[in-house]
Amino acid sequence: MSERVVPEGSRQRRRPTKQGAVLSERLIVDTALRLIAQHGAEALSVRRLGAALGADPTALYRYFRNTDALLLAVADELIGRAQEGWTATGDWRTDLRAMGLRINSCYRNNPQAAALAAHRTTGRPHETRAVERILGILRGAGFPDDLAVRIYHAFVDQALAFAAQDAAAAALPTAAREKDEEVWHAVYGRLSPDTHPNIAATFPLLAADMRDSGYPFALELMLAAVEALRPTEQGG
Amino acid sequence: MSERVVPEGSRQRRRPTKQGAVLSERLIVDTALRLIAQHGAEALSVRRLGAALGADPTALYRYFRNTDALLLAVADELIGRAQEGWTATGDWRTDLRAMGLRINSCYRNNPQAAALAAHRTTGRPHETRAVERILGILRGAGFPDDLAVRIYHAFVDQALAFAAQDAAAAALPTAAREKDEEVWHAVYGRLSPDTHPNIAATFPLLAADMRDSGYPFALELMLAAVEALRPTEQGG
DNA sequence: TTCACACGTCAATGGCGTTGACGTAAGCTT
DNA sequence: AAGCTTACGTCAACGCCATTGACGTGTGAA
Repeated sequence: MSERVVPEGSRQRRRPTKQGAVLSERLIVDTALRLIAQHGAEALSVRRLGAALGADPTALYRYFRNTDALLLAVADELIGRAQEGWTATGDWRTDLRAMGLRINSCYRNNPQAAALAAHRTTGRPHETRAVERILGILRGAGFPDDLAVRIYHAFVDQALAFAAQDAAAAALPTAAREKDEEVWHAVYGRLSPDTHPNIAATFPLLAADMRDSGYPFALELMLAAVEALRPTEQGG
Repeated sequence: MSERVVPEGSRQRRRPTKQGAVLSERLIVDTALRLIAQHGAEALSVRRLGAALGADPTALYRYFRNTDALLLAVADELIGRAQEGWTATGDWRTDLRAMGLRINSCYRNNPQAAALAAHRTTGRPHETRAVERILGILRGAGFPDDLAVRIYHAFVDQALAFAAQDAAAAALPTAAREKDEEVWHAVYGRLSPDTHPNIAATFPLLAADMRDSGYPFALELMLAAVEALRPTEQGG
């Protein structure tokens, strides 16, 4: 008797599948991400992933205990990709903005992994590096530690919360997403000015604005408020 | 031939199930919320809901076209509960703050349901009323329509995103949540000042701050930034 | 050259949402 | 009060899902 899952490090026997593919943890994670990117949110299932790999679906269970373990591995990969190639400019506002937008767009590009990952603390290297960097930006900008920590918290939670929110929207089955958009016109476009004067008065603006993520503007608002809290250069 | 779903308003024949339950949209939504609260989000399935109602599972399809429609009804019920008893004070900042905190706390009190519902557009009465009210607060405060709409969008998305985030954390199984916190101390508390100087320098503050939701401070930041955008009383 | 067993495969289980057909009883009409 | 329509609860079935246990082959070590 042996454990079903063998850790990637101690894996030795690599045996090709009937269709000739040689599996590995890395290949499976990459294939999963590609599957999501190419065929949308609902395309990721054990069966389809098996098919995409050219292997029996249950071969996956030799590499991951279950689908949740697979998704965590995918999520870890995501955190790394969000920071890939990022470098500090030295301007705290530019750097914070870049960090926020990178997290947001990276998660939105990989919705259902993001939906699961955004509210977990992994404690893994990619995550700790991001925390370190953001704190560094704030402390480098002159914020005292207690304020830097509070701002860090608000900033990170906002980035992750919006990322999860946007990812969840992107991960909806096509039918549900289309219905959500249709609701805007079918319902909000037809509310009477008598009962809903504010919606009626602003509907065209509303319908246009709600198509995009609210994050960029919310991020700008936060950055502006943070700027107002910043100590002056020659303080003390 | 008839449509499978009859609108609740024009429903006339109420026929008890074999087990004696008399179904209604309201009963189904309440039962779904109770089921989720008691047994977690994953406990909500057509079959289990049918069992909890004392009816054949497929009887639900006489009331909701599919599970997505049911979920939207549940989501709207939550929005309604968040607004229960709210009245405007006339001070836009007080009113916006109250709205945000109410949504946040209501969703956190129903974490399992919130996690499912927070990112959907229902188009149902409770939702349209909330939209109308928030737009009213902003327009009443003197914001021009285009700006009011952008602020509305950022405000609502942030409230829902944080609510979902906090709800997701609250919805974690006790064991997993404890383990997450333990990992947090074990990993972040032991990072070397050489590799992670900023984390090491702020760890006690960080550990204390991260225990609570980041929303209240993020909300205050947003309100402050919005105040700065507000036209002066005697403008133009 | 042998041999243990890792790992790809297969079959099967029990869950899921959803559909179409069916019959019964509810509530209208007369 | 009788009859009719049909709403709505029920049943059976479909195709999807993740996951498990058993099996045998070929790999890599000895």
